[in-house]
Amino acid sequence: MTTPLKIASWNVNSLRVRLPHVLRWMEAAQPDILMIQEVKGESFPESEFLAAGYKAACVLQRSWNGVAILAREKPSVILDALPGDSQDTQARYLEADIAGIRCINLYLPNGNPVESEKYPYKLAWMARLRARLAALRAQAVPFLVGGDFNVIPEDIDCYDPEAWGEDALFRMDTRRAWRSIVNLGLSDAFRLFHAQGGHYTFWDYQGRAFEAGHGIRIDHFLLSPALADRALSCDIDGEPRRWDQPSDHTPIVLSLSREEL
DNA sequence: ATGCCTTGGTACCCAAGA
Repeated sequence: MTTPLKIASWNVNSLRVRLPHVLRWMEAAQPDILMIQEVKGESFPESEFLAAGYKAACVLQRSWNGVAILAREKPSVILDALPGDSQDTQARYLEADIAGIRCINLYLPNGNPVESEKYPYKLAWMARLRARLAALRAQAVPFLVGGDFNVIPEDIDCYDPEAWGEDALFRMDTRRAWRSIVNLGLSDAFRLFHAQGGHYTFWDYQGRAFEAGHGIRIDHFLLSPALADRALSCDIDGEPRRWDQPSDHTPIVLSLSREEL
């Protein structure tokens, strides 16, 4: 029995600020692949990651957004933007082949406030994502999608569903769009192993939300059927949220069998 | 009650996040 393939996702909320946390976590957790979101900025500490034993692929943007994939082997980039809107220049999508797996790292738009142009952008982005994943399904490409989806899938995924009622992360149009993606035949990896609520990946900085347990589950892995068959575990590592000057998100970790079924 | 945090960019406040 070989060791599983360990794949993680973490919204770091500024890599410049969080690099020590990221390196510390990688050293302890030893992921084979780490997807990060909200790099924030156009510089990327490639040499620091190389020294830690990881090669990088990234798509960056001044000030906001930015996603990167770190892996033991150099990611082979397939797409550095989500197809479907040539006017969209936001750095939110990176698709690469690693270890024979199509790995998609995304930072899905927040969408608040819902009466602004940001919400239709979010829904359009989700429709484009669905189209891309439908194409991969049609081609029978085994893939996983990890990242900050900015979607609370169900009531049990947030501390206070009524408080989140019409928020862009939770309102019915958002959850409907999420379901239309899952219904391509994908599995929410965390829900393959955990049925109960109260497991969160994000806690607001304000109001001592983490200490109070007021969180939401918005960072996810979605797996195509062949990879769902290989899933061994999926867990949230809450530890980095306790560190000094933390990201408001914490890592989600997926383990896959290396064996093809 | 979009704020009582945090970040980046610009300039000493504002946008954006979720």
